[in-house]
Amino acid sequence: LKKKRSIHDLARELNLSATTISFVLNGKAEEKRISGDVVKKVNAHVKRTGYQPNQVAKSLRTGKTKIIGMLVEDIADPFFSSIARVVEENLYKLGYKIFHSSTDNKTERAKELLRIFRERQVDGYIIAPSPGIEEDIEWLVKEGKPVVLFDRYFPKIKTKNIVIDNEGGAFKAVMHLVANGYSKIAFVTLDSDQVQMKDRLKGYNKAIVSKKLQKQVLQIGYSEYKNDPLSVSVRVREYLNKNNMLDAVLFATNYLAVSGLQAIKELGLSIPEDLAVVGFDDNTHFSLFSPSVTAVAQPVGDISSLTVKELIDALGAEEKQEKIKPGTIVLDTELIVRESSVRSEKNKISLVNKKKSRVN
Amino acid sequence: LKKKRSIHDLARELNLSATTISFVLNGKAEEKRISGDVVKKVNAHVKRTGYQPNQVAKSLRTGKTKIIGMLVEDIADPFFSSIARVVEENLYKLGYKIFHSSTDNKTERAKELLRIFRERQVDGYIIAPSPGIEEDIEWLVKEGKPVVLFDRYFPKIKTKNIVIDNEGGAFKAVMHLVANGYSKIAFVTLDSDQVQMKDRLKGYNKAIVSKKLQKQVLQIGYSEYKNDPLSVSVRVREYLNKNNMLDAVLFATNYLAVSGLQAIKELGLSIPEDLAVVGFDDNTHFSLFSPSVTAVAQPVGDISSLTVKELIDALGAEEKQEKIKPGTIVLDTELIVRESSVRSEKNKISLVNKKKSRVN
DNA sequence: CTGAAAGCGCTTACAG
DNA sequence: CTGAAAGCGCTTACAG
Repeated sequence: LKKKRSIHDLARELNLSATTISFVLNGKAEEKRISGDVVKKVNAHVKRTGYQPNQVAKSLRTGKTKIIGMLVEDIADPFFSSIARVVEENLYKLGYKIFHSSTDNKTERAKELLRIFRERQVDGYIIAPSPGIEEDIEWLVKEGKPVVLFDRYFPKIKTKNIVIDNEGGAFKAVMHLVANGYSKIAFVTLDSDQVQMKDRLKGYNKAIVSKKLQKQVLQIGYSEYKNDPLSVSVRVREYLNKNNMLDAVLFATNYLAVSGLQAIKELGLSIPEDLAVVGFDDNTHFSLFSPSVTAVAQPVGDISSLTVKELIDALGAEEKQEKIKPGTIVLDTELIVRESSVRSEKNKISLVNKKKSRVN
Repeated sequence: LKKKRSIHDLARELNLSATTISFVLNGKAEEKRISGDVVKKVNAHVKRTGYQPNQVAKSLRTGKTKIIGMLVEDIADPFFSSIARVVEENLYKLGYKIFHSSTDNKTERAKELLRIFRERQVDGYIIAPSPGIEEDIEWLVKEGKPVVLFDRYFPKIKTKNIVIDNEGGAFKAVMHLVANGYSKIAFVTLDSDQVQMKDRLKGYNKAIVSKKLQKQVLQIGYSEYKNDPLSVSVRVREYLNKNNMLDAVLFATNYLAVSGLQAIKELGLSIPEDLAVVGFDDNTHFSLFSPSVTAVAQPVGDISSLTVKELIDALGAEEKQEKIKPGTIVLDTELIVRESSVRSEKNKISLVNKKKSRVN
């Protein structure tokens, strides 16, 4: 275990001072009028000997770690992992590294992680906030730390937020179902106070009311949902059985849609003849399911790149001692119409046959 | 932007020395015989005032960062993201944070990331190695750094490795197809020198030879695969068209299977009647496809937990100045048989009906 | 054009 | 039982 070389070792080897070497390494040679010869000598020697500066020491001195703390609900969820991937790529190009951690939407876990990020002196935060961490985030903002929230946000605190038009997305989905002849439309969602979930419900309600239809909402507890995906599918199955007049279902999340499809498969219902299905949040595989599944797609690429852009802006503002301008960017969703929500004439006929047998 | 409080601020506030506070904070009160009163006073004050030690300073002093560098091929790939999730959870409990970065399997990218991890003084490494970084990893090992490789490894260097029995998995899959009456079995794989891919091919070959069948292998370039998933599906379509005697396909990766299913769907072939399909690497959604897809499942949970365990062992050994024992753990795969690879009489009939109206 | 020295916030060997 | 001081490896204000 040989010790790593420090800038002083280099200095000794080159008969220069650590100061000079530091200037060269940090691109301040011009500004500090270091001679061209010295610059060349230093660079060549660094390259040849493979000197690697200790970033921890640098961070302690400068107060900047070039680390961003990223909090998501679940890094194994394709929505979050694909955002994390793009965010990571983009920030990497700017010399940043990322800590990302999964909160499981748990308040205590999220608080703990924010504390750890803070102790580790991260330069900024990208957060899909769990419920109950409003105060903690407010602290960060008050300290002047760059914070960007995405997917959900707290309307009362002055962060930068990147979200989608959840209400409009759900509204669009219901209107699409109505336009395709469905009228008994259920909404399967989570029992959650989070703004993105409340907005999806709002959009569903608005569309149902505007079309003078009947509201049919199944709310599933979040913990149930996370701890036991199987039970979700059981819940949906029971619900569909009990409410067998339904002809369409809008699922409020990706996972719910997947569990719901499982339930529908088990019930032996045909999609879209017996039941139309639309998912909120697209999925790489929805186009491969048979039938392929209609979905309200989130603009994952835009969410990622805007999140990074806003964070970088905020880091720049902090650098220049300017105030970070809070604000919420709302992105549009796109309804991707596939087979699961469009009845063809041929299909309509088969529906009649099916409805009866389904009573047993 | 008020300055954060340091241990010396605490010392002043409590009329104690930084030394004493440090001992208390690091649980050395007993060992250093700090009086109970002082311990209580310090803890209470820390709690009340919310002091958070600067971990960067601590790292500089101790040489330990409590950060693990994790290199995967693509964090957005469900295989890697689910492993990352579990690894992160487990290490988190032990006070570690993780940098994870995606290499896209690119040599230069991986080398660069290892350099950055090194500069940041990470305590250990978890790596699904890209081709061409054998030397760089050997360096880390020689320096005595804990390194665990997973998914693939370099047989020549003395790391700890957690891999699966790729050869056995592919072998099992082919034998299963043969047992179900298929005999013209193709293997669609990547044109890759990586050990896990070579072993899958080996397993396929071994089974084909043992059954005296004909080898049929389509190799797709890795860059093509990554840069243009659509082109993969086109390639598979052309291949299946040209080799229309085939009655089964084994796909060597998750992504290949998904693209392949796309191709088969476009060709209008019925699975498993016209063509049986087996994927290597299971996928959350394979069970939901119609027909559901048979897969060689990797024990993701075991891979994750053993990777962590081996890393922790290595960190412990390093701590105690012991030698880190290299070695390769090979885990079994599990063949999950679903509809896509089993012809049944019933399936044959329902196929005909399904085309028309799916009446029971 | 270059260098000596202070200091970022910790931990720890040493002294008492 | 407690504290003063050195040092981890950098950067930078200051001096020349």
